[in-house]
Amino acid sequence: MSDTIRTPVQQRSIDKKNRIIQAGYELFAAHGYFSTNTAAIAKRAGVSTGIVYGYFHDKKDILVAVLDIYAEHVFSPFLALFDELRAPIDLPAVIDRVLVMAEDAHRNNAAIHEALNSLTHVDKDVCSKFMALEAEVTQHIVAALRREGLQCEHLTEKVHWAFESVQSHAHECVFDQHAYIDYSLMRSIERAQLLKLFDC
Amino acid sequence: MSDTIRTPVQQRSIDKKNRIIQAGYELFAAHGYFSTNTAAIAKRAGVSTGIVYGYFHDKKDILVAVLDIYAEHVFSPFLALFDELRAPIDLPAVIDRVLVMAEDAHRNNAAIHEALNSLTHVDKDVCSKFMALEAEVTQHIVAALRREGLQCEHLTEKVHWAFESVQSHAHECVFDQHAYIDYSLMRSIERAQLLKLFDC
Amino acid sequence: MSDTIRTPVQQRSIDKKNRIIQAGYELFAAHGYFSTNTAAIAKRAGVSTGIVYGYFHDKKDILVAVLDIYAEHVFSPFLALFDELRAPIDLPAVIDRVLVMAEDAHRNNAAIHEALNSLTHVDKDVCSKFMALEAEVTQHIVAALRREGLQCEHLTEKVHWAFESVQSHAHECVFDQHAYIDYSLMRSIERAQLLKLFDC
Amino acid sequence: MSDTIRTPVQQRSIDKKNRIIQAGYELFAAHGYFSTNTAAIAKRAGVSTGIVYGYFHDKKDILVAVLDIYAEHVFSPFLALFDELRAPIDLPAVIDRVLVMAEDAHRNNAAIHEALNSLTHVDKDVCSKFMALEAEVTQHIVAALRREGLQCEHLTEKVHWAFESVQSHAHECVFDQHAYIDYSLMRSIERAQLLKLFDC
DNA sequence: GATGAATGAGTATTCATTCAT
DNA sequence: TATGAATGAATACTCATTCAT
Repeated sequence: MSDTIRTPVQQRSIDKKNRIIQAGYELFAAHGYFSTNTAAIAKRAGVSTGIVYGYFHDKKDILVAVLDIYAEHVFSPFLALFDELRAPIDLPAVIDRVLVMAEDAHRNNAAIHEALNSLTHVDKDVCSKFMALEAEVTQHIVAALRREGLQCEHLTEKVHWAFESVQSHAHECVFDQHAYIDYSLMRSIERAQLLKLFDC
Repeated sequence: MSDTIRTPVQQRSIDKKNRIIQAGYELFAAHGYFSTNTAAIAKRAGVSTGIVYGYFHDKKDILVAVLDIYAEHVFSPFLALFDELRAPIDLPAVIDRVLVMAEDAHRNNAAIHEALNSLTHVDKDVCSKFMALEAEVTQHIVAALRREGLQCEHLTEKVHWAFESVQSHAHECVFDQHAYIDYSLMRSIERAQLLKLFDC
Repeated sequence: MSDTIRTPVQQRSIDKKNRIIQAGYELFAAHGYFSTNTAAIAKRAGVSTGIVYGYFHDKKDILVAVLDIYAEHVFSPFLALFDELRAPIDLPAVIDRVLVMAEDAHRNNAAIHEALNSLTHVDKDVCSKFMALEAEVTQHIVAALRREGLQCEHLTEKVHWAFESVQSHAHECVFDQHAYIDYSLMRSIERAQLLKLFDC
Repeated sequence: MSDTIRTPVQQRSIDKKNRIIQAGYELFAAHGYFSTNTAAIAKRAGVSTGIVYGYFHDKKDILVAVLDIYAEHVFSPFLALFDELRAPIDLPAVIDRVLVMAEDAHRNNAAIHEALNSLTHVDKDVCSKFMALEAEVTQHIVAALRREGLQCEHLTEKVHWAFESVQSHAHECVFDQHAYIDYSLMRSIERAQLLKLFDC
């Protein structure tokens, strides 16, 4: 089956493969994985249905590629932020940056996030990829904080908790928009909670 | 289309409808909405494929009914807990109860939660139902706390934040199980954060 | 359509065409005509998919070329045998030679024989090619026997019958291998029957 | 439940299944297995494409059913003939009957025979079914001949050889029709050879 | 000539929904 | 009401053939 999957080296092919991934990204985000068909992906990418299978093993393989892009978009800014972190750590500033970045990431990627996350329980590959991403980010951040001399008990668990909290909060702010909630207050609460958490 | 949908009044019919919902519940939880077909639901419910359309408008209508059940299972224990709450409020005890209940609820309903949640972005009905549930729970809890005399600024936002945090935490504990995380530590962190939040 | 089909004259091109035919031969034998695709043939031949259509009109054209090779492999040894035949004819010896050759031919070519034979009823070209081959062999043998003075009534029909019988027998011995059959006995029976046939 | 209501429904279904098999039979015979698509089978059977998969697991499953019908058509007359055989055996008469029956069977079933036989080397199920049929017929005939007192060395091998010979001969007479062959002579030759074989 | 990426019609199979009984 | 056979549109994937380079 996968004998003929091309790993494109020419720019034209790389572009084409990327257009397919981008098309998949947009359509999965808009309608979900199951409600998007390969013909629609091909059409939006401006390629024939056949060539999709020249670049991808099957439909799920497109999903995995989309997932990689998604991970790049969403997580790499955080990794970069912590790579550049230098002691002395200005915790309130870092938290503010993180919260803004998280909301931005969600705003730009929330739809695809849900589309992908929904497959976590249906597909093992997607599940383990998501788990691996969470692990990578948590451990990357923990390492950066330690490197810059943060002394804090249970740092891994705290970072992990913070990470989940930030994600959940960003999702809520971007998405849910309950009328009875004052979202600027919500943001202060989140900020305060994170500060308390790392007040080691 | 839905002209002929019955609202069953006889016990036999009510049972049959409930068996269909239950079958949908189990199968959606196990394989997701899109990977479950109506024939399988009918079979598991012990009814014919045709009669499913006597009780439900279409497949999504079963989903909506499942969602109602889910809400009942997951949220009503919380509502009951806060209905029975009496001053003076023993906050640490309440938080402990809530955390245990949340994890239990997730353990028993996590699969269906994900299956349903994944449709939030695909289906408007599911989305608004989820929103309405969150609103109901938050406001119910806020009312209970106020009734019993809790003085706390921004109570609605705090409860909402807490609710999201508890959900996210429970999901994490039940589902993700990263090897590098000590989950009993995670639980203490969650508890501590909630205590700090309501230390008004 | 076939305007651009090349009849290669350069050695390199002849080699390339032959490699394609050989690849077709092997793959048709292994998986049958319909389960072999042109990309696989090209790959095995070590050429590009496109150039296949420089040497062959279409996929079936490869089949026809394979058929020619097959005929060469299977029938020419018999033709050679009878070309070299000289009076006085040692019938038992000839029959023994023929049976051994037929089984060898089948052993080496049985798969392709079946693959090709199966197309007899689907494709007119294949059908008539097979018919022509049978005719050629029968008439060649008849001519050789007559030339060397064999006096025998209905020689053409007898040779034709013998030819079919030998083919069918060889196929059986090579292929079917029923557990309840003693194949060395089968060979004696075949030999005896042929001897009786030509005991003119 | 109530047999009187269900029985006609079942009959209707049996008819429908048979129509699908018959359609498969005709189309496989006309165009071969690979050149026949399921839509065409459904159309010829006068049913929808979907219901085909209500009666058959997949396309190959239709083939297997067709094979069963074919076996019934082709082989059962021979089995019946030998079941009714009574001593003293009139060998020439039996051989004449067999030859006529074989040609009839081929005339009526030759196309499907080839279509099926061609899959022998592509599909294991078809292969073993064909082998089993040959075994059954050979052993059935051997048993009948022994039962009626035929004394003959190597009877199994002889019957098997005869069976192959008759098949091959019938195929030739019905199908190949070479201009240079006098087919009534061919028939006499076949008859004579069989008589010599069983002249024990 | 040669390449191999690209095409797009074609195929087996599924499944929400309907309907004759 | 209830059945489950029947429908047919929809879908993922293939492959003979073409064509830009």
